[in-house]
Amino acid sequence: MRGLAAHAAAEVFAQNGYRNATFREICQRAQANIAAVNYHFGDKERFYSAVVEHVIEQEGDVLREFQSRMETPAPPEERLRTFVHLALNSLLGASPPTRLIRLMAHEMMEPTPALDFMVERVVQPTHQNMREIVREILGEKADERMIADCAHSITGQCFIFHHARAVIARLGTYPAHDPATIEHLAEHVAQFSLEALHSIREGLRGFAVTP
Amino acid sequence: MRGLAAHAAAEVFAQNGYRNATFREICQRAQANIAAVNYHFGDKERFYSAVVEHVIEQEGDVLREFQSRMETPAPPEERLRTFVHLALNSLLGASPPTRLIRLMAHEMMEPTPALDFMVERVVQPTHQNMREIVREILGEKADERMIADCAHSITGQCFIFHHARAVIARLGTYPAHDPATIEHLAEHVAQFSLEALHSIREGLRGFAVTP
Amino acid sequence: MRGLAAHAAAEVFAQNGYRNATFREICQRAQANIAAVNYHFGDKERFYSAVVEHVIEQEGDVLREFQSRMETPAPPEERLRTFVHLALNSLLGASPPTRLIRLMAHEMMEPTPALDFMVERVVQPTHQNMREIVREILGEKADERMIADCAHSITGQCFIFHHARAVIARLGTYPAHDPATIEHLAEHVAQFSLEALHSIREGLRGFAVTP
Amino acid sequence: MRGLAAHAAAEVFAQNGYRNATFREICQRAQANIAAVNYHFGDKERFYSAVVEHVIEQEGDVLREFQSRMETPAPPEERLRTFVHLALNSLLGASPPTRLIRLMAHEMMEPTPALDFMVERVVQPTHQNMREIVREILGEKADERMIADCAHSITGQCFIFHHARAVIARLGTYPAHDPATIEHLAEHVAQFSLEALHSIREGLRGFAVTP
DNA sequence: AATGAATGAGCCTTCATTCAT
DNA sequence: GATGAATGAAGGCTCATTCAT
Repeated sequence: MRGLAAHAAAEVFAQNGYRNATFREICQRAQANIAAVNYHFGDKERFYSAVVEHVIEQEGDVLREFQSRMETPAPPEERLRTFVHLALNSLLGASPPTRLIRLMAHEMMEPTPALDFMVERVVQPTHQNMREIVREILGEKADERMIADCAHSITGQCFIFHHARAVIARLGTYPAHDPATIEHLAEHVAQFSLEALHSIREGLRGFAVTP
Repeated sequence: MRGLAAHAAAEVFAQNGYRNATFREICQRAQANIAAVNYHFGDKERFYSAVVEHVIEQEGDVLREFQSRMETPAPPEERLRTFVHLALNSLLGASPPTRLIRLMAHEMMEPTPALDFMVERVVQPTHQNMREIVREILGEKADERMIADCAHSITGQCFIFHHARAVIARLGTYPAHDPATIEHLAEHVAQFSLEALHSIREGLRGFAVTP
Repeated sequence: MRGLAAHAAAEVFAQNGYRNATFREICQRAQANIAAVNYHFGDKERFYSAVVEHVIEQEGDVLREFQSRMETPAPPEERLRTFVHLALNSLLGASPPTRLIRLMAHEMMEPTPALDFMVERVVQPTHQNMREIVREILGEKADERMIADCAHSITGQCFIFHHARAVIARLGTYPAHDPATIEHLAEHVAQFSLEALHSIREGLRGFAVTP
Repeated sequence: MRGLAAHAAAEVFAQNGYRNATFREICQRAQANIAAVNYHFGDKERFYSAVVEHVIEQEGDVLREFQSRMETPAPPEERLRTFVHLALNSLLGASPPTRLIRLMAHEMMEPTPALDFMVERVVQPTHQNMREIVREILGEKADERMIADCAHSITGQCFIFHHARAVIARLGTYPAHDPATIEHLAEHVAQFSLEALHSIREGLRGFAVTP
């Protein structure tokens, strides 16, 4: 059962979240026995946790590639641009988005114990990347809290275009999430954030310089 | 039945969203007969729509106050600060957040026909406020798309602190959503956004001035 | 309420029979209050009886015309032809058939106390007509039981083409119940029955004549 | 569950038809859990279809015996007598009638997809038997439409004594459906039909012979 | 006199879980 | 070790009837 069922379960949990995913649908897709889930995993919650870990491992390649792109030596501004482009393409470019993204979206609405694991393995490393970028741009005058604030502002801008897509679509601002629009959005978020960061850095300098 | 049930239903729908809210729980809270819901509203979907409208009307005071604060004559920078402070206090200040906010959060994950109504009545006016602020700050050189982009960036920053609160809490950046932290976050978002807008405005001017 | 509701109720009972007709549908059509039915008639059964009587009175004109056609002086063979033509046109010619016919069809499957009334007022007179026709054709040698048997055979042939229409249609014998087909069927039933009756009469004579 | 439930379901569906049969009653009789029905059969419609097929198979013996009686070499007049006797005994002899008969009666009032199957498996073969009998009696001058008409007239007479039994009982013609009465009715239907067929055959001959 | 509101009982269906084999 | 069968609880919904006004 393991291989096929994990694949099917990942898709069903990604689509419906923990609460609304059903054994029936998972086992139908996996052509597996319904009782097998309880037999192998004990109950729904432990099964879900196992699936989440499976997804993280499976989509690890994407994350590792993201990490390596972040670690290549380049000016922080360029790395920020890369980050935003990769993030928005990953969030808006594919339909449906990766299972990991959809699982996390459900966890944000209705957290389960699996969220701890997802934050530790997926969000933390990404967040640290962004903090490092922000740290380099703002310079040594910036304290860690300010760095975190800015990091949240930047990744938040990316994520909100995914999460609020139903509302934004109804506002009619963007025609659709075609590649050109995604590129435009990424360019905007990168520019908006860099202008802010640079301006803040100047403020910090000025504040320090002023006697 | 009407009064009590509407109250109970609003709470249950806000907690669980349309799909996972049950007549059982609503009627238990309202001490009403389950069949009464179908009697009064026809079916679950119409009942939900009625509850959403009820919530919007009921929480209309907050929205109207928000509008009036936005329409008082003041420099756009000050109105942006007010906007961000009000938004973050509304999103993070109460636990649980207002029913309208929670209903909208569920609609973003799993839209229903009611979302159109919510966008039209709640999101659109607010979004127009933010566009007007951005428009005044950026000046006449900015086109409407850039204005919309920036408006989304700003309101997005506010909303993401609410929506991703479970994740951000696990990142350990902020101790809790006590009033001081909310104030700090609002100050950050306002500053970050204003720095970006001012810097962009300068860029627009420079671009125009430079021969 | 009386007028409109009786009309609506007749239609709904004719469509669905006593058991499956609902107050909801009746009152919806009649734009009447659901509680009015119980208020005016006590319960569903008494309401149904009242509606059946109403339908019989209302469709009395058709029955009376039928009766008068039967009582006009004419050879019994011609009256039998008329009977069969009228019956089959009434049973198959209109879509849907008259309410009285549909009510009776339901009563045959699931009799209620109202059936007594329907038999007494509708079936008995018609049956007596057919008996009189048969009696005249067979002559005085025929006893009453034989007359009744033959009468049932003839009216039975008419009725079965209505009642078993779903099955007969699936047998593919007749294309549809267009006027030509109905005419053909009536001609067949009349001829089949008259051949039988005449042949039986000859048998009776021969039987009597033979010493 | 299968065996007991099929038995119970057949009885309940036979009594009430598809629409009015309830899982509650079936499972009460079968001492089974209500959810078991959906587990084994998916939904009510598929369950019903399965029960119909089950009944047809179970009562297949009767049908096969009927077929073999029809296929034994004998003059068509004798086979018609046998047909009518078997049919009326099957339709009127048992109380309640066989489940297949009652299921078909309900299908005639409110057809479901199962009717196709019932016609194909039960009605068609029987109808072909009667057509063959009629064909042999009428001789080669008779066209297929006339044969079908007569076959319907004969089987229709049999069936109507079952279907209209509630009405006929109220007409008071026959005391009850005791064996003697059934025998009398069968004799009448057979004689009535044979007289008609023979007379029609003579007419066909005369028509041809007459210059 | 008449009706909007409410109700208990019942409908088919789906759920995660358990159990006997 | 693995699974078809079964189950209690709950899901939204409809029914004829009752009740307070």
